Amino acid sequence: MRRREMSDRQADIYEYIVNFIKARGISPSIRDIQHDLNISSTSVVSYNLDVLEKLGKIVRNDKISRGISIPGLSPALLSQEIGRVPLLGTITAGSPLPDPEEIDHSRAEQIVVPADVVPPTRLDGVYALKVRGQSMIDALIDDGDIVLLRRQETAENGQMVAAWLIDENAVTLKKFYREDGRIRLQPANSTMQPIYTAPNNVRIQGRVIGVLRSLV
Amino acid sequence: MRRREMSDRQADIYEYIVNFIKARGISPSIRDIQHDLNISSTSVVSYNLDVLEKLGKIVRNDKISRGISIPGLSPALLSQEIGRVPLLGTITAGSPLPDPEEIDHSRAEQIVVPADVVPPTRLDGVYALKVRGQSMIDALIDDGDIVLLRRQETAENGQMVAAWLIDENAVTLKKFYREDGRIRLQPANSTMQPIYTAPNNVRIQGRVIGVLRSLV
DNA sequence: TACTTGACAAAACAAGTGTTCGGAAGCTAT
DNA sequence: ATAGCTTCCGAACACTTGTTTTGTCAAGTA
Repeated sequence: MRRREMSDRQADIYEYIVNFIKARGISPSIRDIQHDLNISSTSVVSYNLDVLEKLGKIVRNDKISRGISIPGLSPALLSQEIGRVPLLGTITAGSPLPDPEEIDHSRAEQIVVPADVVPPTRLDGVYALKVRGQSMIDALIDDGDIVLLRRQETAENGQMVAAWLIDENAVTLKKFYREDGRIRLQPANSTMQPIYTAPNNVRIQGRVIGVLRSLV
Repeated sequence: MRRREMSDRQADIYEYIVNFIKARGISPSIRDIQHDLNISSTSVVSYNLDVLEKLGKIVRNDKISRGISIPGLSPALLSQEIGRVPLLGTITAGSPLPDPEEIDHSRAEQIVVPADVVPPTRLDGVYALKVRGQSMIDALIDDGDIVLLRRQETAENGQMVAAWLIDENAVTLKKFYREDGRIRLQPANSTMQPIYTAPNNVRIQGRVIGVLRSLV
């Protein structure tokens, strides 16, 4: 069986379920799906729901009516006001970021992210880290802040990135600029001085796309 | 018929429904309610659900299975993971904060606040402002950030407050310290210098309890 | 070619689930 | 007490809904 990807029909069904729950607050029945998507038989729906369940996109509650639910995503997520990302660990100046691939996402604590910070539609591949220490203070990020990162290894000029400086053995959050023959890492705080370094001394580990700070 | 108030049994049923939806993401069936609440007949459940609907506490979707839903209360609010506060305007260095009393809260845009930033239980009297300009940069707050404030006119030492400096006609966000005969306003960024001023030149306008930053 | 597999179709089946109805018990006001 | 109302009971009923079975068909594969 093909894994990882949904067929067009499965994607339609998945989208229909999400919209149905969003609009009505309850799950659709198999016959709802069949009728509204013009599918010829309930067995086809059932078949594709099984595939979706194996893909982990939905959960079918055996035997009970309207028992489809979306795992990981609570009803709150469907409101389009928030999303969730895994909190994968801590970021400090002196160590590289953890590899998101190597962490059990399903066991990680989940952080709620308001749509005002990152729209739920753009939350794919995003994870959160708790900041320890004040080494990121020139990026306007304080001890205890939660930063939201999207994994990427390249960056556009001006983007705020998590950069691993190999020689210095340090992670830093700076705005990234590629200048002829060198990299400029510019603090977000304009009163601070930029770092200049060689391109092969820099590994981009992710892009900063949001910050949550609690002072309570 | 008695209106306005639920009987004990109706309150039990209502609570059961809310918890069921919260826990499972789908509505309970009448027989779920009957069984778990030890009610003798489904007709009793149905009867009391009708009463609850007339009281406006629930909505029954005619005929369809597991068709009970809770109006008004969005699924997101049931999750206790988020709260909402009104976005009352903009904060700049050069003008005092708007008076929350004078703003029509009900018409204000609502900002979703994750429980990780401010627990919903502590959200009373809190409002949000959008930051314009970089004058708050020594408080680690950038242009475009959303700050969460709780209205208060006094502060404990060390709290981050929005302070109105009367002579300078400026609002600033600093850590507040009362020292003998004067006020010290300390930037959050330790490389910056504090401001010293007379107590009667300072009006505390609120306490900063959270920051949301979107870099998307 | 023969075999397997994914995807679909049609229909029948079985279980889940809301509704209804006659009757009884308790309560309140006249 | 009588009437009227709310609440409850038990059971039967009918509709809703998930599941299963039996085939078909096309695409890949040894």
